[in-house]
Amino acid sequence: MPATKMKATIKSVATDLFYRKGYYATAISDIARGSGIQKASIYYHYASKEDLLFSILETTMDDLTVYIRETLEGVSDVEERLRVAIRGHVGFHLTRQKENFIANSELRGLSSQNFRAIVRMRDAYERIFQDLIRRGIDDGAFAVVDVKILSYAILTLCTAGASWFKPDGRLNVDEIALIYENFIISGLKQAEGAVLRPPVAALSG
Amino acid sequence: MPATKMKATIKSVATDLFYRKGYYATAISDIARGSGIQKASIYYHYASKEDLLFSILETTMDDLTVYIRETLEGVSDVEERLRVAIRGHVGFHLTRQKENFIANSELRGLSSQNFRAIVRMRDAYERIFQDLIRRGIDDGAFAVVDVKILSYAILTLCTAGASWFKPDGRLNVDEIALIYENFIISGLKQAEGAVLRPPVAALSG
DNA sequence: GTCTATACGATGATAGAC
DNA sequence: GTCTATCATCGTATAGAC
Repeated sequence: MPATKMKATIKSVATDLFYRKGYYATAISDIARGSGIQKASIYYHYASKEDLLFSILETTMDDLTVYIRETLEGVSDVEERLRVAIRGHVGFHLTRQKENFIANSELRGLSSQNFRAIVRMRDAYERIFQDLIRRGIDDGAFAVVDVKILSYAILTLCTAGASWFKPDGRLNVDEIALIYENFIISGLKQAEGAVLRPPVAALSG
Repeated sequence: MPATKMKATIKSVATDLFYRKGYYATAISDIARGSGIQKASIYYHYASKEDLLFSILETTMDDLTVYIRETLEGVSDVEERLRVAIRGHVGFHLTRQKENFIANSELRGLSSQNFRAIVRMRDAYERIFQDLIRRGIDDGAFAVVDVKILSYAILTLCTAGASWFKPDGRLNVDEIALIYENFIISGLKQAEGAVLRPPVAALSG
């Protein structure tokens, strides 16, 4: 088999196993078995197990960022831009569920240098959403909200779908995206103003 | 040292290490070192590493459920009940950050029986929020939304705080809770209605 | 209750033949 | 490119002394 094809097979098998069993619980021998080769042969294609994980995460983040930028092209209305971005984010995460689940749960498997590289990409991606929200606030489309906190909240909420979504479940990707979209846009318009109130009760621990 | 005290020390050290390094990356010897004993001595207090993880998760879920139920006592208005529950959820998660982070990232470390036990507790907890939302819809306080999807979204969004919150950061627990609370309640009232639109573009992968 | 010593298995990775 | 064989290490857990 040509190197490029086997390399892709290994990556695909690893993605599936990392998703189903987790990075640490997956042994190189498992990936080899799934790929139909011996474990030593894996190292001809990838330098290490971590290298394989990094490759998956890097590709995912790259594709996600490119996809969202494409999605936004030609859309000018501030609110519609955020709606489009949410749709894109949800669509990408639910369609490429395994990779995205890994990207959100297995960063721990990376050494500090690789970790920083992925976090840098993630930060840049988050900034796209933060800019969209800020623009919406400046234009008066949204209420004056905390951009950082709510951008994390919004992305997390949409991403979470990747952990429970089932392609043949009750709702399809578009339906789920629409539910999120309306919830988020309404939340950002803040029909409900802030309410002053006493602090929560003290907690042990 | 009396058994109960050392047992608590071990649990506390393990919580800290599982939070900082992850369950798989933490060795029994690490926990022993942090507790000031030899690794073999750990097994006098806990049957296995998984037993220790399970103990942390069980206590956390128990305390969380009890806390939320207490928080809701005596509150009758539907909207205020959900607001109170959100405040409680956020407060608990940001105050007992480490345990909650583990509870949301290390379920993989459990064998199927223990896994099911924790998931059962989590499901029961989620049902509290689902009932609150459903009540709000029935009473006309909230729009007719998808309860399951949005309950997951709401809990995930609030829980996420446990992964980035810093006690001495820009905002304190109450401020963050209020931001979430207003965002969520506004989202559930849905000033913005559903918008029909074409499906998202096809995705590769 | 805690210690030392050790059994035992698994895993990531390498060496070198084909 | 893939194989067989093997290394080196580490981690959980147990045995038995104190």
